Amino acid sequence: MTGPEIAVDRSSPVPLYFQVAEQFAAAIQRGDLAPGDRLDSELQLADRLGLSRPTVRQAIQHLVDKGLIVRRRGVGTQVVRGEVRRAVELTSLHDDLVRAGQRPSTSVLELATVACPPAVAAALGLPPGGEVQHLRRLRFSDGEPLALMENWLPVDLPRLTMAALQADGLYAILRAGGRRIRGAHQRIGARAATAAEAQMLGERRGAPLLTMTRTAYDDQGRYVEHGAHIYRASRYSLEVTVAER
Amino acid sequence: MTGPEIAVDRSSPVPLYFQVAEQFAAAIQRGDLAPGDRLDSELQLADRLGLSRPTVRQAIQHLVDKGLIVRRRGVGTQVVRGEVRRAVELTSLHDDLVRAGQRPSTSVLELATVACPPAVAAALGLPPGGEVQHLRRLRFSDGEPLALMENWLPVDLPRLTMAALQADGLYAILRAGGRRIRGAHQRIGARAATAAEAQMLGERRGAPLLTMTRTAYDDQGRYVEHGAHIYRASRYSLEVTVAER
DNA sequence: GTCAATGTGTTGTCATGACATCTGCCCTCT
DNA sequence: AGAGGGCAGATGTCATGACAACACATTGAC
Repeated sequence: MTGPEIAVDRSSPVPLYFQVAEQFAAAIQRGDLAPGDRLDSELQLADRLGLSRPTVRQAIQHLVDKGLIVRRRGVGTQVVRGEVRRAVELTSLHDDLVRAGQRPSTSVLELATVACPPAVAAALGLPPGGEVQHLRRLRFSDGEPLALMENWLPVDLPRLTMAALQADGLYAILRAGGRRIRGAHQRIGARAATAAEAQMLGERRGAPLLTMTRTAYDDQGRYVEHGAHIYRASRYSLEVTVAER
Repeated sequence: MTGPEIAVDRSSPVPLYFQVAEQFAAAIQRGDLAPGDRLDSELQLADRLGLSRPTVRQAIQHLVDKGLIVRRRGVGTQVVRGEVRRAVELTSLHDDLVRAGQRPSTSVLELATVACPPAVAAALGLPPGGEVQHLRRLRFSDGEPLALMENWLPVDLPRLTMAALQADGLYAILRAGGRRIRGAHQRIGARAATAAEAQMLGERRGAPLLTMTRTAYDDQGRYVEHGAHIYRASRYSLEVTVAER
C-alpha cells in the first residue's frame, strides 16, 4: 500500500505537519482513502515524504483529534468507518451558514454600553459594577429567522459598529480587530419559547428552542465574549466530535 | 516564579507527560495556580523537572486541549481566566451522574435482536437487511426520570444482559467486554415531547427535550454503537469545551 | 523627544536517535 | 490439533539539538 499522493512544499510558510494533515483529510473526504483503509506506517510515511517521524506523527495526531482516523498500537492506522462529519470548531454561526452554502443576514436589535449584569460579570471574570457592551441580534438564513443572539463584551475591546455586525459574524470582526480567540466553554440545553421569542423567531409560543451559552477566551486567557443564544430547534442542530487521546 | 511543586515518578508506568499534565491540572483546580498566572517557560520546566522539552510541551499541549491554559508564542503560558469547567469527554451519562455525586438507576424497557432499520444501518456502516441488538432504557437520577435512551449495536458485539445494563452504563459494559471506544460523532438538537415520551419522563406533552444522537467508533475505526437519546431539558444540559489547534 | 533598530526570551517547528510496549502471525513443541 | 514461544512490525514514549517566528523591552540614532 502506498496511499494517496502527498507532496509537501518546504518553501511554504504553512507548517509541514499541517500540509500533510490537510492532504490526508482531503483524500479521506474525496474517497481516495476509503473507510477502513490502512495508512502507511509512520516510518514509511516519513521516508516517502522526506519528513521526520515526529512531524508525521504530529500530522496524524491532528487527524485523530478531528475524528477522521484511529490508531492502534502494534497494529496501524485506519480511516474511521462510515461517513465523516465536520466537528463544531471555533466558528461563529455566521461562518457555519456561509460554509453550508446558505446566505445569512443579520438584524441588529440593540447595540449599547450598559451596566454589567452580575451573571455576565461572573462569566467574563470582570469586577462587578462595571460596564459592558451589550448586543442583541436576530440571525436569518435565506430570509428565515434562525436564531436570537445576545452577547456581552468588555468595553476595552474594539467598539462594534452596526455596519460591521450586519455584514459579518461577531468572531470575524473580533479577529479582524486583532483579537485572537483561542477557545470557549459552552453549555447546551433546551427550553420552551416565550411569547416574545416565538414572535421574533416565527415559532409558536412554547416551541422547543436549542439554547447555547458560550464564553470565549483569547490568547491571553482573558474572557472576550459571553453569549446566550437560542436557536429554532426545527431548523438547527449542533455537531460535536469527541476523540480520546 | 517557580510554580507549584511538581514531581515525576520515572518508575511509574504512567507516562511522564501525563503525570505532569495531571499535576498542573490539579494545581489549577486547587487554586495554587490562579487564573491569569504565568507558568514557567518550557525550558525552565524541563530543567526543573529533569525532563526534555518535548515531554514538557506534550504535557502543556494536553492542558491547552482541555481549555485550562493558553499559550502565546513569544510571550508565555497563562492559566485561563475565570472558573474552569469540565469538558464532556467520552463518557456515558451513567458515569457523568456518578461523578456528579448522584445515584443513577436504569430501567430496561427493551432488549432484543431486531431487523436493522435503514437509518441505523447507514449510521453504523452496516449492509442493509441485517440484524442488530436494540435497546431502550429509561434513566433515573435520584429517583427522578431524566432521559430516554434508545441504542442499536451490531450483533457481533458481546451480548448485553439485563442485569449488567441495570447496574452499569453501556460504555462501561462495552469497555469491560474488551471493546475500546475511541471517539464519537454527536448531533445535538431539541424538540417537543410526544405524549408517550412526556408520560415516561414525567413532563407535559410538548415540553422541550434535548436530543442527542451519537455514533461511537472503536479502536479499529468500526462503529460500535448508535444511540438516540432524549433528555428532560429542565434537568439536564451538556457542556462542551472547544480549543483551537 | 520620537522612532527605528537591536536584543532577549518565549513558543513553534523540525530532525535524529533510541528504547518500550503492544499486536498479530508464524513456527515449533507437545 | 492445540498451546505456547518467538519474531517482526507498528505505535507510544522520551531525549537532544537546532533554528524560526514572534512579542516585548531596551537601546540607540536622529
